[in-house]
Amino acid sequence: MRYPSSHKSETHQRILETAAASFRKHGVDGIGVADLMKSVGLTHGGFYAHFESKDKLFAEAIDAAFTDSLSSLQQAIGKAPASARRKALIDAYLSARHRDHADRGCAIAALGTDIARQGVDVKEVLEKQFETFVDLLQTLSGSGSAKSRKAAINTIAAMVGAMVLARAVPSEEVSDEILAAVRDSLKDRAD
Amino acid sequence: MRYPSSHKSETHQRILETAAASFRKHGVDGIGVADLMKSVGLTHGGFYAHFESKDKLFAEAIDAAFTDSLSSLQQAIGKAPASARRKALIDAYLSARHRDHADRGCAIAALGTDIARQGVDVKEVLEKQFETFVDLLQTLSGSGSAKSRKAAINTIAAMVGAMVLARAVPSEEVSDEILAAVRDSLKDRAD
DNA sequence: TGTACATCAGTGAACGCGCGTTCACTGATGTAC
DNA sequence: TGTACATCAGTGAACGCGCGTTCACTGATGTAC
Repeated sequence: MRYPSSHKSETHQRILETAAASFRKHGVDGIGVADLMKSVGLTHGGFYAHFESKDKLFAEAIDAAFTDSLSSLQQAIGKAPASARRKALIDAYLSARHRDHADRGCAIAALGTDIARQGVDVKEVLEKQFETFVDLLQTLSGSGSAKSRKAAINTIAAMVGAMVLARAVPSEEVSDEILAAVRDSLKDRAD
Repeated sequence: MRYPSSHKSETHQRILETAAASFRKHGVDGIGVADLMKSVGLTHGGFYAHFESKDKLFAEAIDAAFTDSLSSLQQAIGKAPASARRKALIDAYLSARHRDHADRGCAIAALGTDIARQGVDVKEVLEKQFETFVDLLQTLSGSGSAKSRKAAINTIAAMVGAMVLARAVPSEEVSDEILAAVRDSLKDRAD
C-alpha cells in the first residue's frame, strides 16, 4: 500500500508520542516494541522503517516527553499574572494530577533513575532539556543572574525528588504530605 | 554437601547483600538471577532454596539497601559534634562519592522511579525506610514537632532530586553544579 | 487516456538469545543404631 | 566405635516465554510511456 508522502512522518510522530507516554508509564524495559506498535495500530515489523533501534527510539522519546511536559507547564502558568507564575508552576508540578499521570508528566520524575543507567546519547538529551527547564524557571524569577540559576536548580531538584518520593510511597496520605510540604516550602522562598 | 547449620543463613545474607548492590547499580531489570548467583559464587538453581522469586528478593534487597545506606550516613555524621551533624549528613549525601557509587548509596536515589512502578510490597518497604530517614533528620534538628517533620521531608526531597539529576546528566561540570547548589541551599536553611 | 511498472509503508513468520523458574540429581556431613 | 542412612544446600540441564531484530513478501498508488 503506497501512502501519501506525508504519511510516513505522521506515523513516525505517532510512534514517538505513544512511546513517550508508554516509557514514562512503564519504564524502558516495561514496554516492548511489539506492544508499542500494537498501541499505534501497527505490527512490530514496521518499527524498523521508522527507528534504527529501540535505544534510538528511547532517546528521541525522552526528548519528546520533555518537550511535551514543559509545554504543559507553560500552558498551566500562562493564565497566571507574571508575578504568580513561579507559584503556578510549582502547584502544577507538585499536583496529585501530575503524580497520577506519569505518562504525560515530567520525564526525569518518571524515568530519572533509569536514565542514569543509560548511555551518553540519552543523557545528553536530558541535560539539554534540563537546561531548558532551568531557563524557564529563571525567566519566571525575572533575572538571569548566577544566583537565580542556583535557585532554579534548587527548585527543580526539590520538585523532582518530591515527585519521585510521592510516587514511590504506597500510602496516599504520606504521598500527599510530601507534595504539600515541598509545595509550601518552595513557595515560601522568594527565588 | 551438607553444611553447618549456620551456612544457609550466611548464604542467604550474601545473596541479599550482592543483590542490594547489583540492583542499585543496574536496576531491577538490569541484573538477572543467573548473573547474581554467579557474583555470589553459586549457580542459578540454588537461588530458589533461598528466595521464593526474584520479586521477593527485590523487596528484601530494597530493605537491606536502605538499612545499609542509612547506617553509612549515621557513620559519616557520628564523628561530627551534635550541632554540625545535619550539615555533615547533607555533605555526605550530596557528595561526588555518593553519586559515583550508587551500589552502596541511597536506594531511592538509585531505584526511585523503578520502585514507583513496583507492587505494594516493595513500596511498603520503601515507606517504612523513608520514615526512618525522616526520623533521623528530625533527631538531628533536635525536635520532633510537625514543623521539623516538614523540614525533614523537604531536605530529603531536595537531596533525592539532586542525586537523581546529578546522575542523569552526562557532564561532570553540571552534575557537580547541581550537587553544590543543593548542598549550599540546604545548609543555609536552619531546619 | 490507458497500461505497465516501480515504489515502499506495513505485514507476519522466523531468528537467536536471555530471562525466571523447575527439577532430578549429587555428595559431604550429621544422626540413629 | 563403626556402619547405614537421612538430610538438604547446591548443581546444571531443561522448560516455556517474550524480547529485539531481520527479512521475504504484499499491494495500493504514483509515475513513465
